[in-house]
Amino acid sequence: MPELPEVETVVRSLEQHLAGLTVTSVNLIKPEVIRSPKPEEFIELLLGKTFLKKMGRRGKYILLNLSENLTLVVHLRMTGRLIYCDAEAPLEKHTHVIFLLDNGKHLRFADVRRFGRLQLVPTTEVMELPGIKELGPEPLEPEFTREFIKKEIRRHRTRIKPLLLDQSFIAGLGNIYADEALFRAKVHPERLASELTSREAAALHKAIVEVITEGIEHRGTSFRDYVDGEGRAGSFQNHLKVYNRENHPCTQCGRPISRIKVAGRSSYYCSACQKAK
DNA sequence: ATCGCCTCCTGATGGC
DNA sequence: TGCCATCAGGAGGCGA
Repeated sequence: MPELPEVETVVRSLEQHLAGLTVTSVNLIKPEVIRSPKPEEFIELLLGKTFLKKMGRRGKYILLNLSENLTLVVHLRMTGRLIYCDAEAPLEKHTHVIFLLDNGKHLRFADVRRFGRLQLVPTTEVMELPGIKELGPEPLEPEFTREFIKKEIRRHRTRIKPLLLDQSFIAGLGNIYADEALFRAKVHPERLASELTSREAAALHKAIVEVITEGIEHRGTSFRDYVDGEGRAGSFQNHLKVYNRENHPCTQCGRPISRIKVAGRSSYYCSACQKAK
């Protein structure tokens, strides 16, 4: 499931291919995946536009910048894929949009579960979009400090796991990296956010930065559907310490990893290393 | 503010 | 072998 490291990897892999290419036609197989504007206008606006050198990302949103102040905003949600490939490449099932480029190649959007969305907006308005303007700090930007965590965590009466998944608190974490960060910080997912000690908050800050950084270095976690902008799998799934490891031995203490539901989400943790208190 | 619950959707899995 | 229920989880919406 694409979280920050997966989305960042997609952006980086697409960036190097798309820069300078012009959209020559758009095939909207499933117009429902376009959030805005209307399908006809979406196509009309894109035709003849050129991808810029610099792409972007905010939280889990992919920002593909084009000429004439346009940005194609893509959210992959659970199973979305954005892939640059040969026009002759076999069409994978659930391909919903095909962009033909002026070098003869394709940019394709595919999504088994059809939760993902594409949106074409003026570049100057991207940061004001609903869903983007509410986002909390980027974990790898200077604004995400130890002090931020310490201070903000106390304002919330919820448990720490759902808070980490709240995109308006921190942008980009999903179920996998949230569990991995909590394990590294030795914090139980059901601990009340406001009751973490200063030391624990600092450890959590460090753990989030580390796990996100390592996730990017390994080009993401290919647990089920995720591949990058060229259809290649990542390798961070080989380095997960708790996620999807129920009953497997903890890498720290050897006891079996537990799995519980927290706010409706599977949460994997080590009951010995991460005490409930 | 925070909760649970629901919806979107398909494929994988497990019980019988 | 098939049939059905359950689960996966990102985000947004609902009412409590």
